[in-house]
Amino acid sequence: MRLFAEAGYSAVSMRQIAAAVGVQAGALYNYTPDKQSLLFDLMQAHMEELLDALPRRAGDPTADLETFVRFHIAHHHARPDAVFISYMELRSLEPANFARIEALRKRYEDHLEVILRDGVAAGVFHVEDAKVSAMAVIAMLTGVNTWFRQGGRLSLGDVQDIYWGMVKGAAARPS
Amino acid sequence: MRLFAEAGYSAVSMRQIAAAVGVQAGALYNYTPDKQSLLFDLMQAHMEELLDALPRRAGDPTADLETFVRFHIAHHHARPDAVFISYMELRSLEPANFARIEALRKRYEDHLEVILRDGVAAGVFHVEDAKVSAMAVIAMLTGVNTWFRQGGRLSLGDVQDIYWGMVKGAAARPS
DNA sequence: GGTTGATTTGAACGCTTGTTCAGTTAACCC
DNA sequence: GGGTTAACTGAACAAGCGTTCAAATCAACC
Repeated sequence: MRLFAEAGYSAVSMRQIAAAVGVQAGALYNYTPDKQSLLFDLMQAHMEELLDALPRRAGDPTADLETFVRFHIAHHHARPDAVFISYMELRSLEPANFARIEALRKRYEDHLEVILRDGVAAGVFHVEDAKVSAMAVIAMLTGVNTWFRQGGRLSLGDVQDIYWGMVKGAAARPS
Repeated sequence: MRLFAEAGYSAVSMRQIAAAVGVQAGALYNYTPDKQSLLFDLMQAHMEELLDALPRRAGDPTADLETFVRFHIAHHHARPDAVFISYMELRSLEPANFARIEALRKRYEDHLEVILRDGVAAGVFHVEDAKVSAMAVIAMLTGVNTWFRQGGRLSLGDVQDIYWGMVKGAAARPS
């Protein structure tokens, strides 16, 4: 996972992977049928862990949205390599594997879309298009991983506060 | 550019590039010293074109922010391959080349940061941290490229309207 | 029509790629 | 302590990699 994240799937050789775990290249094939499965298994495990960890909706759209924002930032921050691979190496997947990962990703996006829809129905949110807004919010939150590093000016909690403030404003009825 | 965007820098061979332009691999070396320069030149050209095309600030923070949002979406939508490469292949750059591209990117981020700062100073925006908010907005806007395709349910103008609405709300003083 | 200079070819270089497999090693059970 | 099984090595395979370069081809000019 670390090697794929650092150099990209196709730039990493089976010999490099083997050396990183202290065996010869041939030994890897006792654990994986081929290199592609290595990538797919990493991505599938990441997406399933993400869906498993996703907090259940409680019913109050504002609280659910805040929970989602804070969860997404914290969960992604804790797994930078897996997140990076899952966004960058989609094109390295064979079509059948790509479709399976995309299906998992869609379930995640749908979760947020439902929260937004519920909020619109309840009159507490105003978004013109729940699907588009879900994509926008997820892109914004995932972007945290590109710049945030612990130990700097801001704590993870600070970042969660800032982003929740922005998402709340973006979803609010315009004043 | 198309090949790099589709398969990734290290997955594309000089022979594939040569075939795509109708020559043998050796002929490419009359135009580029090596493969790395091919990537760097693409990314540098993209970033410089982006900075050149960036609309000047007029002075009114709200209008400047709206201009930026609409510009970013339209400009990036028109160059999906260059955008994709410039975000995905940073790790394929040698350190010296990476630093030069990052410097250009920072100038772009600074442009938005100044708009936000001006708005806060003028009392029309309320963002807790202009730098973080700039990163958040750019990530959100760039995300459009991952899902929007012309000819679907929404026009580019629709998308610009939706995103401007969200950015406006995210930057607004909470009501 | 012959000369010049730029382009391109096609082969070659040494090296790396993913994957296979016969043979060796190590660990465990009865 | 002998037998079984799982794990690993190290070499080999055919193919492809980025890059170089002498030779062939092309285009333009006097």
